[in-house]
Amino acid sequence: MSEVALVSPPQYPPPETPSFQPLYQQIKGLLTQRLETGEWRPGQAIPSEQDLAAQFSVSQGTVRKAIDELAGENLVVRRQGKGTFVATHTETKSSMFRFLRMRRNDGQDEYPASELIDVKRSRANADIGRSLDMKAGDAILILRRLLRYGGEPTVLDEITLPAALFKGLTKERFDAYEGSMYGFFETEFGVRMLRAEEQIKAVTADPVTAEALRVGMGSPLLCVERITYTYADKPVEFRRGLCTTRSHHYANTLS
Amino acid sequence: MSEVALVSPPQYPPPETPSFQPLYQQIKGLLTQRLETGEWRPGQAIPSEQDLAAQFSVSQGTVRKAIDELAGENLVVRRQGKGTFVATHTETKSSMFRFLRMRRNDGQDEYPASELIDVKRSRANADIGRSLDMKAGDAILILRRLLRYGGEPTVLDEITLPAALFKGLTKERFDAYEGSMYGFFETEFGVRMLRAEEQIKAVTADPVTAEALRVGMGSPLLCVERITYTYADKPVEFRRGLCTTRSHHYANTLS
DNA sequence: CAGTGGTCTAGACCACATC
DNA sequence: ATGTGGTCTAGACCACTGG
Repeated sequence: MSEVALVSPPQYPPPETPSFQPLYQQIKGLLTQRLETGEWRPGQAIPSEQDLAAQFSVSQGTVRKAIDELAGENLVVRRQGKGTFVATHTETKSSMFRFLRMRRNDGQDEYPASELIDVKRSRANADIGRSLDMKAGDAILILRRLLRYGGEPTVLDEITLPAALFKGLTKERFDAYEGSMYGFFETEFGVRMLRAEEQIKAVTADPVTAEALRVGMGSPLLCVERITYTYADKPVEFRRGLCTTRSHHYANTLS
Repeated sequence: MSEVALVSPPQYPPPETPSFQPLYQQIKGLLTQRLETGEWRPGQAIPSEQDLAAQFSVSQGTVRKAIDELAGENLVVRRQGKGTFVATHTETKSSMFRFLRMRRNDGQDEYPASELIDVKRSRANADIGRSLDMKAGDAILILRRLLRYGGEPTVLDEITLPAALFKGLTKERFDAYEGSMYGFFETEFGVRMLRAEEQIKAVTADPVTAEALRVGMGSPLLCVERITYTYADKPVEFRRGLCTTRSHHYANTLS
């Protein structure tokens, strides 16, 4: 089963391939495909390296290298002695910090409380269309959310989603869910957030935001715009966060 | 030569090691040590994998894995067919973006012009001492610098360095150097910047900064504080940049 | 051409988790 | 005891670079 024609199964790479691609890259592509189609679901174990090697008729080392890259891209998680598992947003709390960069100024870790304010339906304008790879006029959802750190309102998010991918999303359904927002998206709608690009600017607080974050009007805020991508670099979320840096900051590591 | 006692040279890992460390990690440590001591200088080729394997009496695959990690940490650069080279800040212009996150809003790449305003000598206060792992009262250098993008003044940096590591740094000497600031530090003082932690806040422009960046007083600015580390996670630079986001932004990728 | 890093194999054994 | 990922070896051949 799972017969897939590799470029040249038991042999080394093909003799005269126009565009040469290493075997392990091909394997990686096939594995990614299975992840994408949901053949293996988040949190589940994928077959062992030995199994996969047999399926693809390659050595274990080749499968290993493919999985190494997937693990490096956070698509799967290796656990010695147990197996390799499809990554998920619903696991450890500590993995939340992967997409959450606001930290306390004193360096302490702190998990914010999330309050969904409302969910609105609307239609994409040209800008949103460009960001989310949709046509202007396509249906979208707009979520507004407040993050509180130790009770202090700190981040006001406006989250724009393509309605087609999140049918049936309501405030009630979100409130009933336990866990992070990306966990919610993953388990309820099968949309897995894999990577994001952020652009940060400094702005001044407008009256509405100032009140929500309890800062003076005109106070300086971080404006963090994020586009989040799922498989095949498909954009599926546009988010604009306004953040007060009264007692928190945006943390980043350059390496 | 280069006889180093590995935990158990030709054999597999030691039988009953209290704290087990893979062979390739030990190799990696030895290689890092040579990089740190300057035995191999930036831009130079290190010995081939075969050579190193022979030196350490391990297989090429083990050396390879060690070097893979060093390459992943940007300590070293592999070039197929040529060799493996000690990483340097003086090479390609494109590698500059590794430590430079301000981008144009339209997405175009643009290299800023750097103007060193002045160099002052001073003594560390308690805060700086903590950041740079020095005692309060130790000698420091403070550089002020302006970055212009397409002529527009955009970033005003204040850079604090331990004077002991940068003896003889003057404005004249910097102005005479062609290339990036980290290239200057590397070639002139042998200090290699490897990793940095940044904290970003939103602030309002004070009069002096407002004039330098040609923005209105009280305009919102990004305040980017950076601590930069060299080998062994030793902090060697503290930097505070004030950035206008009039036509640029701070770019970041989450993955 | 020779030398370098890059890929692949086959097989061995270790460390960890589970039953 | 078994099965998983993790490490290590030895050897082969490919792809790229430069003389």
